[in-house]
Amino acid sequence: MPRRKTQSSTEILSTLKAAESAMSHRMIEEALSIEVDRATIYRVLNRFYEDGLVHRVIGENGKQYFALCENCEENDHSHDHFHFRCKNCGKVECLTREIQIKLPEGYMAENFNGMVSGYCSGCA
Amino acid sequence: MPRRKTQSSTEILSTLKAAESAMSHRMIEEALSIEVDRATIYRVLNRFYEDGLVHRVIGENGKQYFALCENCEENDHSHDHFHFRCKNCGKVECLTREIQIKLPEGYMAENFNGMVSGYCSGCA
DNA sequence: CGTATTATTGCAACAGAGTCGCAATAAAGA
DNA sequence: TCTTTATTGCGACTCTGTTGCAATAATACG
Repeated sequence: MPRRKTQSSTEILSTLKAAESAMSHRMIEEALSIEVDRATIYRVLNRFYEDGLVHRVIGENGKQYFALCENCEENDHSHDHFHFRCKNCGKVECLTREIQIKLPEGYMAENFNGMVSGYCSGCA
Repeated sequence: MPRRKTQSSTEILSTLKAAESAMSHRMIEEALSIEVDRATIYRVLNRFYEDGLVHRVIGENGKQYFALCENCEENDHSHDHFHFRCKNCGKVECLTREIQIKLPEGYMAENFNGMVSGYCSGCA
């Protein structure tokens, strides 16, 4: 099942590229210059995620946020850093420092999710 | 508005005490020895959370998990550690090491949420 | 102990996130 | 240009979490 380059996926991708921060489905939907069905956005983003094109983070509000992979090695996707979500302006940004988690013997990590929320310098 | 000691809240609390891991609403509901309304469970847990009695963590599945506060200083609740959720058996446990997050100048943290998921030693 | 006050419950209805099946549409390759 | 099939749109659905309101049951107080 090769991937096709559609209008929706192209638009969504460039929206993410233009964004300076991670975006929720809703934010993306509103930022799009064309109308795209809700379900399609979900599907496109999931596809991007499967293909390792974007990161997916879960906020303490339980919502998903997506951001383009930057400086991600093709084979090493364990790019484990925290994200910061401002409770006021809603912006979600990357905290650059990488985090090293050590698990108990025999444990296998598959997914890392770190999010701190609060108020950014502009909203504090 | 003082808190009352009701049958529901008592049961929920002792269920959490008996648990060796963080529990979702659903898990708690099923573990309860008496029937308690869904909404009530949510309200009780939110109350516990407000009172600083329990921690609330969000999984990469977007769901809330609750765990009793242990070794939490009365005034210092910034007990920032990761949790590990096994995708197979569903258990959610604390990773003891504390995490230090340093934010950019002027940023204010209010909420920390760290979760790693994968497979525990029994399920790997 | 009985009574009044009001925190808490149960129920039902709701909101929002995310998913899925299916028929219609539109990329891509021949 | 035609064919194949990945992708879309629509609708319906699941699940988590919340809320309004009347009924219930803790607590305090006489």
